[in-house]
Amino acid sequence: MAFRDRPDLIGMRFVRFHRDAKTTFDHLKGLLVPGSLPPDDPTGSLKQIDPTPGEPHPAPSASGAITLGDVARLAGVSPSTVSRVLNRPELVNAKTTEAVRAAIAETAYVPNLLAGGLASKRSRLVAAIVPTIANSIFTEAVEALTDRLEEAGYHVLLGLTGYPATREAKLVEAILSRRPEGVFLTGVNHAPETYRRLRAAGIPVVETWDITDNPIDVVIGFSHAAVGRAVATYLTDKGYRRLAMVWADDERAKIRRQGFLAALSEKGIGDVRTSMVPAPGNLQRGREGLARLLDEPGPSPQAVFCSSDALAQGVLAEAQARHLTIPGDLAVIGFGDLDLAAYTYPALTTVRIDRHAIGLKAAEAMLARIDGRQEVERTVDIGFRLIERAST
Amino acid sequence: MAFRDRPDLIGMRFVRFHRDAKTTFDHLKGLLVPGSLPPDDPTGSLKQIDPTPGEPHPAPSASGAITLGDVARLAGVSPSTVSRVLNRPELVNAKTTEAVRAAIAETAYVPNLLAGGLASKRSRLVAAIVPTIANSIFTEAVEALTDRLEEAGYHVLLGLTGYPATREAKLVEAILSRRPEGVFLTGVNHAPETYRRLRAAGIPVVETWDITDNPIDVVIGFSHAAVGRAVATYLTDKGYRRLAMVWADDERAKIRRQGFLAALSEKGIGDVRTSMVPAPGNLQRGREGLARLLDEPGPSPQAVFCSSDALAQGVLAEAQARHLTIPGDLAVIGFGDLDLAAYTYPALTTVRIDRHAIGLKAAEAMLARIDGRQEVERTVDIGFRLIERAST
DNA sequence: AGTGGAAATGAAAGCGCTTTCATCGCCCGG
DNA sequence: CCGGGCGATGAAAGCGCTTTCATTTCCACT
Repeated sequence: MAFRDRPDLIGMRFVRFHRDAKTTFDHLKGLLVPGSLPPDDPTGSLKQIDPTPGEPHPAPSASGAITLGDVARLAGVSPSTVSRVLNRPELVNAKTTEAVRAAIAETAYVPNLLAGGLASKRSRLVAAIVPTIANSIFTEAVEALTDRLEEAGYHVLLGLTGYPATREAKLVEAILSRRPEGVFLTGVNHAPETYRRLRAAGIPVVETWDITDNPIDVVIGFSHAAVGRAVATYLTDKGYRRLAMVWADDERAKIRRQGFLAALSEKGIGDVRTSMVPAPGNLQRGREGLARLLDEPGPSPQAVFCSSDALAQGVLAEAQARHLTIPGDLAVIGFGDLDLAAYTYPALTTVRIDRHAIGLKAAEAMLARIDGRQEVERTVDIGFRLIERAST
Repeated sequence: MAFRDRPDLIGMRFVRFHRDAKTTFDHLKGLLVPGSLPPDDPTGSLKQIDPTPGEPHPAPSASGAITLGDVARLAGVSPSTVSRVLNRPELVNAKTTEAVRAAIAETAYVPNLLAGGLASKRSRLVAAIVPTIANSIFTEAVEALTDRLEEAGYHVLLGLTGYPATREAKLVEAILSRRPEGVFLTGVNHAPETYRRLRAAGIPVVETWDITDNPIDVVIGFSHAAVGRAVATYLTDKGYRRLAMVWADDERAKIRRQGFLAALSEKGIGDVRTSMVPAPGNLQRGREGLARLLDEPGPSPQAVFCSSDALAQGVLAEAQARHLTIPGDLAVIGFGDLDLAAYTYPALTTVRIDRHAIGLKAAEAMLARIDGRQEVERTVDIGFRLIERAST
C-alpha cells in the first residue's frame, strides 16, 4: 500500500556516458576486424612473413583481417589446401592438416562464411518464420529446429510476422536474399506472392502447425478441425450441454472452432456462445473473456472451451475470483498443453500437441531435402491427444 | 476416465510418401534457384536478349539464377547503376530508376546478400544469443530486438546456449564467421575465449539482463543484488519474519539470492530456508519446491520469495491445493512480472523488469554504434519495480 | 556559343572463399 | 626398371555483388 511511495525500494536508474576513444570503433576500422591480431602485438608472426616478389601465395588482405590466404602463407600451403582442411579434411594429409591447424590457431583465423557461401552456393542458413515468440506456443518448435540445425552446422534466421501474419510476405522476400537453404513457415495459408517466391527459390519449405493435402513442399502439423470435433465429442460424452467458448480467433483457431461447432450441431447443440478476444490469447484476456460470458444475460455455461491454455488459465482465475467450483460449476478445457497446464489448480484438461516434434521433424525434413534424399514425407500429421485432467 | 480408451478422440497419425519427381529438387539444380523464371516459361524475355559478341554488359550467369547483371542488361544500364538503384537510389536519375525497377520486376530478381555482404563488408546481420526461448523471460527482448532491427534492414541470427550457457563459447565462435554487425548477449559472465573473440571482432556487443562496470562494450540491465535487497526490505516492512525461498539457481538468480540474504541478515533474520529446483523454473518445479518446503519439519514460512514468476505460479498452485489462504497463511512474491502475474488468483506480487526495453535499447545501441555515433551509453541500468499485488 | 561544375553513369578491380582441373610424386605390379 | 594409378596439392577461374575513380552528360551562367 504505502509501498508504492517508497522510492528506496525502486531500482535506481543510472546511466553513464563514456566519451573516451573506446566508445566507438571508428578508430579501429580495418584493424580489429574479425580474426585480426590484437593491436598490442604489431609484430605478430604473420607480419614477419615478408611477401617478397615471387612469393607464390596471396599477399595479405588489404582490409587487414586475417584471411584464408594469410593462413595458407603461414602454413606454407596453398589456399585450396586450407579450404580443404576446413571443409573436407579427409582429403588432406595428416601432417599438412596439423600445420594448417597450427596456423589457424596462431592467427586466430575466423572463416568468412559470406565468402564461403557465395563461392559454394551454400549459405548454411535456414529461416524460421513465426508470428511471435513472446510467451508463445511456437518457441519450442523453433528451439528444437535451431538445436537440430545447429548440430548440422546451420544457423537460424528468425523472422517475426506479427499476429495476424501481416508481415509474412515482405519478410519472406527479404529473407530469401540471404539465400537460406530452407524455410520454416507457420500455417498453410500464404500470400500468392509468397508461394511464387518460395517455389522459385527451389529450396525446402516446411509449413507447420496445420495440415493440408497441397503443401508447397512439406507440411508438418495436425488437423485443427479434428481437434474441434474431438473436444465436442469429449464434452458431450461427459454430459455437458450448455457450452461456450473463449476464443482468440487466429487463423488456425478459427478452424478448430468450426470443427467444434459442426460436431456439436450434429448432436443437436446449436446455441454455443463465443466470447471473442484478440489474438494472441493470454491470461488477462481469458479472465475478461469469461467475465463477459458470465455477465451477459442468459443461462450460464456448464463448460468452456478455450482456444489456448493461456486463455484457459485466465478463465480458471476468473472463475476462482468468482468462487465458482471447477469443474462443478464450470468445466474448462484448453488447447496446447503448455507445461503449466498439468499444474494449474485445478489441473487443466487440454489438447496436447507435440511442439518439439514439429521443430525436430521440420529440421530433419530440411536436412533430408538438402541431402537430396528421395523419400521425404510430404504430409506429416503429428496428431494430438486430449489430456483429461481435473478441470472437466 | 474411460476417455483415455476412446481411440476415436485421438488424432490419427497419417503419413504419405511421394516418390514422384517433385519430391526432391535434384532435377531442378541450377534451374529453380532464387529469382529464376518459372520452368514453364522457357522463352522468358530475358532469354531473348541475345548476348551477341561485343555486348557491353555481363553475359547471363552460368548458374542460371537471375543476377544483378541480368537485370542491368535488360534495363540497358551497367551493373553499378542497378546496384545504386537498390542501395543508394538518391544517386540515380528517376527515369533510369524506373527502367531498372521494371527490369527487376520482370525478372523477379532477388538480390544475393551473401555477395553484397562480401563486397560491402556489411552483412546486415545481428546475432542474438540467449539461453532459451521456450516460455522464457528472454523472448520479449529478442522480439523487440528483432522488430527494431528488421526496420533497419537487419536480420537476426538466433543462438541458443542452453541453461546454463554451456554452448555459448562455441556458438559465438561459429556465429562470428557470419560476420554479424552486432551481438546481443545474455548476462555479463563469459568465457575468456568469448571475450577475446568478441573484442577482436570489433563489433558492437550488448550484454543484457545484468549490470557491470566493466562491459565488453555496452551493458543494458539491472542490479540483481538490488532486487534481492528490495524484496527483503519489502517483506520485512510488511512484518513477515519467517521467510523461505523457492529458487532456480541460475547465474543471475544467485546474485538476487545473495542480495536478499545479505539484507535479511542485516535485519537479524538468518534462518532462511531455500528449496532449490533446476533452472529454468516452471510451474511444476514451483509446486514441488513448495511441497518440499512444507513437508520438511520445522516452522512453516510466512512468505516465500521465488526466483521467477513461473515458479511463484507453481507455489500458488501448490498452496491452493493444500487449502492455504494467500497471503494469510502464506505470502508469495515472484520475479519478472510476466503477463500472467497480474491475473493469477490471487494476483502475484512481483518485480517488474522492462523486458521489451532491454531488446529495444540493445537494438538502438547497436545501430548507433554501427552508425559510428560517438555518444553511446555504455552502462544502462533500466532498473526494476516492485509491484505489490494481492499475494503478499 | 562557351565553360565550369554538378549530376549521372560506366569500367574495373576486388571482397574471401570454393572447386575444377592439372600436376606431381610415389608405390606397386609386371 | 618402367608405366599406371592414386593420393595429395596447387593454379586459376569464378561466385554476385559494391565501390572507387574516371568519364560523360547536362545545365546554368556568362
